[in-house]
Amino acid sequence: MKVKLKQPAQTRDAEATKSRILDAAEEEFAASGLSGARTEAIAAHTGVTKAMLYYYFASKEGLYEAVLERAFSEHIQAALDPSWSVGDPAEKLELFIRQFLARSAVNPNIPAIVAHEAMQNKGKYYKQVGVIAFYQAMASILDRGMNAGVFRKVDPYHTAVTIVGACVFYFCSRENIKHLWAEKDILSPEMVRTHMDEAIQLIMNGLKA
Amino acid sequence: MKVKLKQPAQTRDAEATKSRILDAAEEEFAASGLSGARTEAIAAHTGVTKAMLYYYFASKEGLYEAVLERAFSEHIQAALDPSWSVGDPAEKLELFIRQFLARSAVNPNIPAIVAHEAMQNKGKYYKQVGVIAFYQAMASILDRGMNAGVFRKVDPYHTAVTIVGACVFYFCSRENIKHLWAEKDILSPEMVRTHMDEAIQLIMNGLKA
DNA sequence: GTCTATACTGGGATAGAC
DNA sequence: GTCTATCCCAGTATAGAC
Repeated sequence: MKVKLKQPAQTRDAEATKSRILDAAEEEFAASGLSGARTEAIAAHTGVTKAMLYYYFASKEGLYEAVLERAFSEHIQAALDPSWSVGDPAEKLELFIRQFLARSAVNPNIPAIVAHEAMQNKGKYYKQVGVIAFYQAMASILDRGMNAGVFRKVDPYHTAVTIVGACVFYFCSRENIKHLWAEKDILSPEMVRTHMDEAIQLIMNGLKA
Repeated sequence: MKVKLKQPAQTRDAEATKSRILDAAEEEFAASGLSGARTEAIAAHTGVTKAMLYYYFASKEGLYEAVLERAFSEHIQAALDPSWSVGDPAEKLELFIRQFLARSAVNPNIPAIVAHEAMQNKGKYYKQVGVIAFYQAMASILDRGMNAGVFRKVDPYHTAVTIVGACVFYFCSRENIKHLWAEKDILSPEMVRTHMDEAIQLIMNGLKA
């Protein structure tokens, strides 16, 4: 029989909808973490109903994992680039950090999600996505620099963690520290550039042999 | 008439109970922030009923504010000490940072609460407690150091924020980064000492003129 | 001051129409 | 693929006994 063959053919684009849901979810998870996030808010901000979230991602956790995977992929890709293990260590480290800062500035939701993941979920979902590779890449550049004599003697992993903190704290705590600059917007290009320059100078200067 | 005059006189110590509630609440708010925290969990961990929480603190928000006030008071006291504005700037800055790190190590819940406060509540409650004084104290030591020629030219507020990030990120993200040290406990005395030393060296070296 | 019991609400998840 | 309607649990808050 197949009587009903009506083709809707309007704005029914599955991939586009999924992507918009992920955008809204990323924002919400960055603000509240997994347990604090409200599916209602994600749906409303996307312009779809809650039912759609479950249609595409099965559960709140499923949506969360999808957000994490998408958010971290760029950082992980960058860390896995084999070119970090060749060339001048100081130059490479500065580039590594500068690119990391640039990505963080473009999407400050990512450091926030990472922070929530640590504090709320004790790194449960974080471990699955191979973010440890990021620290390993940095630590190995530090190792090369020490062997080459351009960096002073440091503990590579501790220093890598400290460097990441120096970079991302500005973005994560922006709503607390915004009162330090009454007139300026923390995420404005000038302010971000200042943060990047100050952070990189402190770090690179601090590592000098 | 006043028939019932029986005196309970057992373990009814209001101040002690309040203090124990604050301890449990601090832990819970550090893990989940204001909205994510469960009053049930706080009550259970304290060993009292939920009703007691409302008896002493009127509301979840009231309890949260009490926790914030108690948690920040030490940091603020330290920042307001007038002695920071005299003496060798490099020496004083190192002491300032070292004491800050020591307090953060003793109670890593505080940086976690601050982070949640920024990301979840956009600094709403944070502003009320005068934590800006903390950054001002640090920035003014940096200023003195630049004028004295012992520090290179930096933006004092940006640098203060970067320094705080370098110090606290280790504690806030400890559940994420613990996989970098399979054998060691992040909060063990040796590990904390290493973090403190590495962070301070990076910062002080990074500021040298 | 401390408890038990419960009213009330918000939000995760699902069923089923279209 | 998208919607409406609803179920139901978890969680805040309160009433009232002792």
